[in-house]
Amino acid sequence: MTTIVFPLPIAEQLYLSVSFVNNTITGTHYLSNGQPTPSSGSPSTTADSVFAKQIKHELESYFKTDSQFTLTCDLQSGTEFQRKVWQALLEIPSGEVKTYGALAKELNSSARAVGNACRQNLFPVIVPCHRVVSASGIGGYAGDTLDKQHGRINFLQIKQWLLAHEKAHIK
DNA sequence: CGAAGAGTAGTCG
DNA sequence: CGACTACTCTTCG
Repeated sequence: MTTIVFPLPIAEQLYLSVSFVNNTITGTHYLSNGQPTPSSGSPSTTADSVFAKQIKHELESYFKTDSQFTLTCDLQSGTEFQRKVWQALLEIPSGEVKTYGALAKELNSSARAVGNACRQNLFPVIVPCHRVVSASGIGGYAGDTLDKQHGRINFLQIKQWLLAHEKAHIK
């Protein structure tokens, strides 16, 4: 497995690490000041393979012009339900948002369960869990809610930034 | 508008 | 089972 680290234009000292094996992304994590987020583990290395360059290029394009990703993610981990939710997330186009409730209806589930699955998303940014919002506001991100923030990274600010970047409008 | 309560489904121990 | 959630709807001030 190889990992690259991409600086994010969202905030100072904020990075996205992208891990991959062969031509498949196996996970992405936010890093603050080079330190792994609570849930991640392995130290990062750099690579210059063709796929690594493609990843960097797609990230650059996304953060510059809001382009779509063609990268493929390894969605095999996780439960059946989680994979269904993540697959549904991939079908939300940039600039649009769905509520947890609306997504739940499509999957014959409940809003709370959808929120759970989004929280378990292993591919923030690439799998656009930020395009799912609450019926009454922005909802949570990476475990953070309006009420409580967990780590040093302000995840809600990231969600807000991504949605603004995609020109999505929420309540 | 806000707060409180009930209802909900998926996951973990 | 019971106790968690990135939820939502109704009801009551």
